[in-house]
Formats: sequence, structure tokens, C-alpha cells
Amino acid sequence: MGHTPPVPEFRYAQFCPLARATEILGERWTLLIVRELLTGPKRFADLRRALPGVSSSVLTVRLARLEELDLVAQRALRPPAASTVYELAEAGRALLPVVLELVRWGVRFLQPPGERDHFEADWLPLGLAGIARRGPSPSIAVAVHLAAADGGVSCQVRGGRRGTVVTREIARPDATLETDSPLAVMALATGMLAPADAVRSGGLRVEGDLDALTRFPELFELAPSGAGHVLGADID
Amino acid sequence: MGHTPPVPEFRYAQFCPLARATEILGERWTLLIVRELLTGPKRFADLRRALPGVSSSVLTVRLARLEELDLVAQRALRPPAASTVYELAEAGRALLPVVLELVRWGVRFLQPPGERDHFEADWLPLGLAGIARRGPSPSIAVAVHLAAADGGVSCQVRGGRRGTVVTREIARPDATLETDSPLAVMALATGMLAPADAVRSGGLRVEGDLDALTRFPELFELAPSGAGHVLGADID
DNA sequence: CCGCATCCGTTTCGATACTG
DNA sequence: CAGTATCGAAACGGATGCGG
Repeated sequence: MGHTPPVPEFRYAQFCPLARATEILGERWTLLIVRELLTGPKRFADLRRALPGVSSSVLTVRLARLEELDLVAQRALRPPAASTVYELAEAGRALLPVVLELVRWGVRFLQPPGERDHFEADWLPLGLAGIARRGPSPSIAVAVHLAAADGGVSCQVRGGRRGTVVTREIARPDATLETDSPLAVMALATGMLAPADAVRSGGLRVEGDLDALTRFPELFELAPSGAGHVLGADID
Repeated sequence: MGHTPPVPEFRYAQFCPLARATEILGERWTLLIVRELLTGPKRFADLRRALPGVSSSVLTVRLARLEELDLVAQRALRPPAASTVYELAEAGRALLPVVLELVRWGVRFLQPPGERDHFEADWLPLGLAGIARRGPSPSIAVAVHLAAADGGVSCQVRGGRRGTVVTREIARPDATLETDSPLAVMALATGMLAPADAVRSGGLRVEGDLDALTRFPELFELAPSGAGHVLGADID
């Protein structure tokens, strides 16, 4: 019978929430599994496909551990489907802010995708949400459509007094941005590529208010330098 | 000669900021090293002491990688000191929000410290800052003093319209909270322990406005369930 | 097919000993 | 004090096989 396999569990042996969090999330692939499940339930094989390089054994162990800690729950689909899906439980969904901060920070180290780099269209909204401006941003709404082999994604970026919000629903955008290059979108959002250049050189098509497109980068911001406001680093 | 040591570099081969971030931060000890440096420059030996279990070789490799990526910089002290310290560079300081979110999330998995668990007084302000309420919180200021073998720490928790702030400076607190048990403070802050019980059972001493102490837990909140506001998990 | 276990070569980790 | 060298143990990646 399927008696519980070991499910190894590393411990730092520290009384610290950060240590505890990284004990749970720090192993290879774990946070990427969470990222996949943040966009909805997935089957074992779906996860393998989105995560080239995970061995099935590691994926099994990771899912078992996430289930054990109630970050993830396994759910059986209706009989005809004859399959089960993994979905985030409450504690797993609570990881969204963590993931968004990591995205926000990680963007500065993102490099142009190489030939062998994998990409899923679903990752784009996450990337945009991560660098969404937190303070007041232009009151414009831009719809972004990304075409990809797996069908692509669409999302809407809307600025406002309380910051920029990224949603899946498209409603009355001022401008529409269409491309098949995730790099172009990210470069545009981070200001590394001027909108005009993106249209000219990249495969970027635009419709609607051109002024909204010009101001598109203002909807975003990179991570601030974090002036150590809490922990008063007493730099000699 | 000191030819470049390998400094292994794992890659997920994905065009995703989260993957990039975890490539950099996901190895064992890395984020805990960052945590230590968030409270100021440290020497190699200081880090080893605060991180029981790191082997010197792993610490060397981690620091080399962090330096390579400009998260950390090595600085030579004035001649008489005859030593070097490691300190966070800009990209390292920018990790504070990431660390705070991880703390906020990790608190729910924190267990009472076992006999062998290590603890540094410096970690307490980080823990409190992680669970500081982001919305309006009571306009009270509580000074927290933690006594410990290594000297202890003091910090102040202040509520206000824009949320709770944790600082190292103590100024005009409404109440003062003194203890030698970090667990008692965290249990108090998370509402797992009633203030009255903490005073009675735990080694918790209080001065000043008792009402402020009663409302102390209101200054904090745990991570919300994260309703997936961005990535619309289409749960079938 | 799908979920998962097993085997195996390689990488990474942890503990100890050693060097400038 | 600040690392380097070494070595056994554990974790990882890839392939293969088994039961539903």
C-alpha cells in the first residue's frame, strides 16, 4: 500500500519565521509549482509540462510535502475525467504577496530569453502584476494580448489613485497592445524599450489611444532600494 | 593564485522573474545570510555564529555568489581592525520587502522553539515588522525590550492611520513590555496568548498604560488569504 | 495515458581538518 | 580570523518500469 514515503524535511533549527518559510519553500521547484497553481488547478502532467527539468520523482515529493502542510490539496475530478488535479489551499493562496515581491525583485535580474528558455503565456500577468506601481499611477487602461503556442493570454492593466491593478478581465481599454513577444512587453513595462521603438522594431501592434501607450511604462515601477526602514542597518 | 572558484549556478531555464529570483535566493542559507546582513554589516565569523549549521565552505560559496551578483559587498575595516565585513548592496537591501512578506507568511508555521533551536535577539523586530498591520491600527506606541544572552534588543511598535511601524528608536511609548521570551512576544502579537495571561504565566513585565498593552495585538495581522485577485484561479 | 516508485550517475551539502 | 581541502551523506536529474 502507499504508505507515507519519507518526505524528507530539512530544518534550520531556528526560532524565526523567515527560516520556517524557507524550510518550506526553499527547495528547488517548490515556488515554481506554487506559481503554476496560482493560475488554477493543474494535473500532474500539466505541471511537468510547464516545468521542464523536474523529474517526476521530485515533483511527487514536492507535491506530497505541500499537501502535508496544507498548502496544496488534491481533488478528484468528476468520474468521466478519471484524473485528479492539484490546487492551492488557503495557505498556498496566501503566498501570492510573497510571489509578487519576488517577481518585483527578480525583474532586475531577468535576462532576455535564450533559445532554450521555457516560457508560458500565463506568466506574463504575474510579471506585470509584480512590477505594478503601488502609488498613484496614470488613469489609463491598457489591454495586453500575448499570442503563444499554447494559446496565449490576455490581461488588462489599469492605473489609478491607489496604484496599478492587473486583471484578467478586459473592459473598456484606452489602448490595446498585441504581440507574440513577452520580452517586448516586459522591456516596455520596465522602460528598457521605448514604446515607439517597440512598435517599429518588435512585433508589437497597437490600437486605440496612442497617448495611453506612451504612458504605459508609468503604470509600473521596479523594487525600491529598501532603505532598511525597519532594521536600522548601522552602517559604520 | 586565487583563480575563480567554480561558484556553481543553477538555472531553471525559464523566462520568468520568479524563477530568476529563486535561482539566486533559493539555495540553502542564502536568505538567512541576507537576514543577518539586514541588521548591519557582519564578519564571516559573526555569520557563522548566527547561523549554526552552515559549514564554512558553503558560507564562502554563498557569499561569493552574492558578491558576484552585487547583492553583497565586502568592505575592509580600518587597519587596526584587520578584518573585513560583508554588507548589503542596493540590490540586497531591496530584498527587505521580500523578507517581510516571507516572515508574514511564515509566522503561521512557526512552532514554539525547541531546546536545540537557535535564536538571535535581532530577529524579533523583523518578526514584528513582518506581521505589522498594513491598514489603520490603534494610535498607540509600545516599547518592547527583549533580554537575551547576546545583549538583547529593544524596538518600538507604533500604530497609526497608515498602519503599524516598527522602529529601533524608542520615543514616548504609551506602554513598555519587557521579557526574555521571544515566544511570549510573538504569541502576544499574533493573539495566541492573551496579554493578561502573558503577564501572569510568562515572564512578561509591563509598565505604563495597561489599555495600550491590551490593544497590543491589534497592531498586528497575519497574512490574508490572498484571494488570487490577479490571477483569477478558475476553480472549476 | 496518468501518477508514482525505483535505480543510478552527478551535484550539492555538512562536518572536520587544515592553511595563510 | 577567514577561508580552503577533503570526504561521506543526502538531494537532484534522467531514464525506466509498474499498476490503474
